Amino acid sequence: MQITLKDGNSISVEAGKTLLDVAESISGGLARAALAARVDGKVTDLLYKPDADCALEILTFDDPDGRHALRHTASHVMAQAVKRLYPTAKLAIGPAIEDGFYYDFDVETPFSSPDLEKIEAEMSRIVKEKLPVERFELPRDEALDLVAKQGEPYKTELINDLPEDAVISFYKQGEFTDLCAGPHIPDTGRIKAFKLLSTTGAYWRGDSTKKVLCRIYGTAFTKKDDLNAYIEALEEARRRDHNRIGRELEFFTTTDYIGQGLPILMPKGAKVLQILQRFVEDEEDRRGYLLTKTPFMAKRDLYKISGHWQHYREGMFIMGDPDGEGEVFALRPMTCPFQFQVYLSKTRSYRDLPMRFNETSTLFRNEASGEMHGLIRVRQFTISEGHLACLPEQLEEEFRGCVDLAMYMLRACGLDSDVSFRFSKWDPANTDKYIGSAEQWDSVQALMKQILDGLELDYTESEGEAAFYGPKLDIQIRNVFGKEDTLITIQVDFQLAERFGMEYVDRDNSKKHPYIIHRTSIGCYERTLALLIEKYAGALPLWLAPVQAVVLPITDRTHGAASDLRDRLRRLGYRVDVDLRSEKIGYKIREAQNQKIPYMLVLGDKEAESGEIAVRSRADGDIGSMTVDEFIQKLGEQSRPPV
RNA sequence: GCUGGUGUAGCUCAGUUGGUAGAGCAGCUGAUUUGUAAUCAGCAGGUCGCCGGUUCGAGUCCGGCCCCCAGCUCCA
Repeated sequence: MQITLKDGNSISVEAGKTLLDVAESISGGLARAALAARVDGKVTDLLYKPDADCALEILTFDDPDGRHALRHTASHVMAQAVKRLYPTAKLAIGPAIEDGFYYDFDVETPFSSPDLEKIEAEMSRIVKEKLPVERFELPRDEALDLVAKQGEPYKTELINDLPEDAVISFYKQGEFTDLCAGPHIPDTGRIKAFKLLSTTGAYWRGDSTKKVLCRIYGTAFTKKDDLNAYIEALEEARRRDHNRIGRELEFFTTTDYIGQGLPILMPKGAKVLQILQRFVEDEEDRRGYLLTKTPFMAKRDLYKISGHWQHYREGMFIMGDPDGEGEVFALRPMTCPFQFQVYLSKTRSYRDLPMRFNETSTLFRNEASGEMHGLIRVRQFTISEGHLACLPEQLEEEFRGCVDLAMYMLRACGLDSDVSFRFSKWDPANTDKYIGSAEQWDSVQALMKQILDGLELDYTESEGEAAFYGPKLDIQIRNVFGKEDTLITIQVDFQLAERFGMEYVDRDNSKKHPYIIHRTSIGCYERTLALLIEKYAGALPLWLAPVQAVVLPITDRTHGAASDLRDRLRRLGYRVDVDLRSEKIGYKIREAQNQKIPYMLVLGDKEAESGEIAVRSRADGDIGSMTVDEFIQKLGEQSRPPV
């Protein structure tokens, strides 16, 4: 038969040869580096024997699917090692993930780090054994027999959940056989560099009502150097962690007495938030938004109308017995029902629309205790909140305007190339979580999809991520550890206007409900600050830096001139400090540099005489002397956001 | 909320088999007047996360709670 290769050439192959044999016939080097193959676009094992003409691509570690196969096999090797060392461990699932793999085990006592060392050592033995990884398929009843004989109840459950017509495949390496769809690499010897990274609990099937299993995370590479580079990158990420440098640089702190998820913003962090908030509010002003300031709490009656009482009660801080008589208040988890009251305060005409309300809004959400993380996930936060009421024919343009504003903010912060877009839809299988009918959801989601496609955004779709009242466009970003969070969200709401009785009088004198867009422009300020700190490793761009320059007198003879310079720059609106301590200039520079202050202005006798200052930048070191006016011009050029 | 890890000076961390707590940095005082990433000396600093238990005696052992970290679940 004829096999067409990636380069367009084709070779003829006898029946019964494996893809690995084909790779060998192309080149020995390719065969040694090969991990998996793509046959007619479908990823396959190298031990697969083609039986018809096909297009073939041999996959190495450079291909994501090749990496995936290597790490998937590494997870099987880990499971095999665990079964050798702990025969009573029950196997759950063990996939490859973005940077590695994991396997979930049901064990009496969870694994600890000495266990991981033992498992790693056993894995090394399995790799040395160079066991071939062979695939076979079984009919459903035989497959169930096999896993029953193995004593693997989780595998039984997995098989029972497979669709009627599913092919049930197993992979066998030495004494170890695992239910698995594959693909896998041809033998365990190809796992040249691997490491087990951590152990943690994880729910069976991701369901918090089900049993907690013990998950071991690891990663695998084909070269030791690549593994070392990966571990080095992990350490570098830890050095950028906002939760670490945000505290070191005194942006924020926490205390045991205040409570979880309630960070204290220190002068520097508070300053950055103030700069961001002013920037956002000013820009929204220019875009026709109407600023509101609404209460932080309300009676439960308000939340009953909005649906929060029924759908979000767990997440709210409630004052008093929620089911008791009399007045019960709750802190607001969202601004919507409050800002709606502004709309409702008088009769609105179609001529009034669109109306765009914004608010720098503090919200309170009672997150579960294990979910807090630095400034990224907290219980009280401030969001660049906004709600737009518009006519159906205005929806697309207003939505577009919200996306444009969000992108403007991301560009200003330098985060625009770090985000991805997610169209978050409801889960039709879990209607309890949402309000409204399937027809309503289908129609508004179709409408939103049309708008998104019109915007030519590169987005993914995700079921079950919608708000309880409508679908969302989420702008997602990853933190320094790779964990994804929503930075900005823009939501189309077709239901709350009706619930709240929000109406406008149309041209024909009839009353209609407007569409509502819920949106943020820069997201939640605390989270945005956290991501900025991580993005810039604490060295925020000049326009955001809490201290933009520090004046460093060399001796106390220039203390007066240094203080005068600081005052002059401050009067111009720049954030400038002076370091009057009796320390050597090298010491003062070291400290300013560690504080990531953009400019250090060295002022000694020489400068006092010449009227210039010696300027040092945190990025480029000593950049020479200049007059104060020249420096002011330099500051001016850099002190606006890049939009 | 769940699983695991952790908690000792402002910060980073030592602290042996249970015998009464230590370093570096930061701070304070003094000296030094310094030219582009750490000047020297001295001083002070602790309810060993909190509460309870075992013990003649607990930072160390046991129990409960709290906080912090990673992951799961959840979410801006």
